[in-house]
Amino acid sequence: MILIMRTPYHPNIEEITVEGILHAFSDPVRIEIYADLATAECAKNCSTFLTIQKRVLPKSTLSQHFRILREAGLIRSERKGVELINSTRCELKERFGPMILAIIEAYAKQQKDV
Amino acid sequence: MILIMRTPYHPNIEEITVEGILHAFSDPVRIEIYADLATAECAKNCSTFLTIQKRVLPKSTLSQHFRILREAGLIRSERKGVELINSTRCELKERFGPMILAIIEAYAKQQKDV
DNA sequence: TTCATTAGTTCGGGATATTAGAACTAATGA
DNA sequence: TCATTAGTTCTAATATCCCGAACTAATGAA
Repeated sequence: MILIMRTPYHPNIEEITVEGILHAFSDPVRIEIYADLATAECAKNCSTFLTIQKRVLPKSTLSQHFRILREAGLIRSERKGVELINSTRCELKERFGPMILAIIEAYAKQQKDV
Repeated sequence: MILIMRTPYHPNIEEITVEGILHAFSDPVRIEIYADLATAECAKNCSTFLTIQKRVLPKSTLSQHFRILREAGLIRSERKGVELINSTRCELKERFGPMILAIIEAYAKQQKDV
């Protein structure tokens, strides 16, 4: 059996939808990853998030989470050597900035309360 | 075979989560219903939404959509005779107001552009 | 007091999505 | 060349979504 590894797909800005973004954010692991990337000083590879919210994730699962964030248009993933370097897509700011900010803020507040 | 119809379940405010809300909003039908209820003068029954976005929904499907909105804590459904009267839960304003507003706004803008 | 009507729910199945282990790719560096 | 590392793909099990059919529960008319 031969596997082919395609280069990660990134949608154009016009293809990005509110529903798509909300679906991507409907999983706490994915909000967490996005919030971390959004506030981080620099881009991060996937393995940074193998342990998230005190839970160890299988890397196949983590890979899917990154794919969903990427295909929703929320993050950009660039291969750098053997790693994938992920960052938030700042082109989103114009169309979705306020919504994304409000979501991250509400989630952060919730996590503090818990 | 006997079906039992339970009275609709509404979570307490403390039980409501950001992820839950975002999952509920990850379907355009549900955003549409919520946005309509939020801007409406008065509460509305479910059947009001049998045709939504130029598409006719089976009522079993619509019933599920309402259940998901309700269990996410976004709406309140009260039986009035044979109908279910639905309205948004304004207790949410304090904790989730800005987020919900930003989502509805982003979605409205998207629909205008299309 | 039936009985038809109306509004919505539940059930059940097929389709679709999510999860995670195992096997893999692709890049690197010794 | 080959081991290592980072991530992907495959696959099968599980969960979730969708919708037609059968149902409940309330009402109002005969």
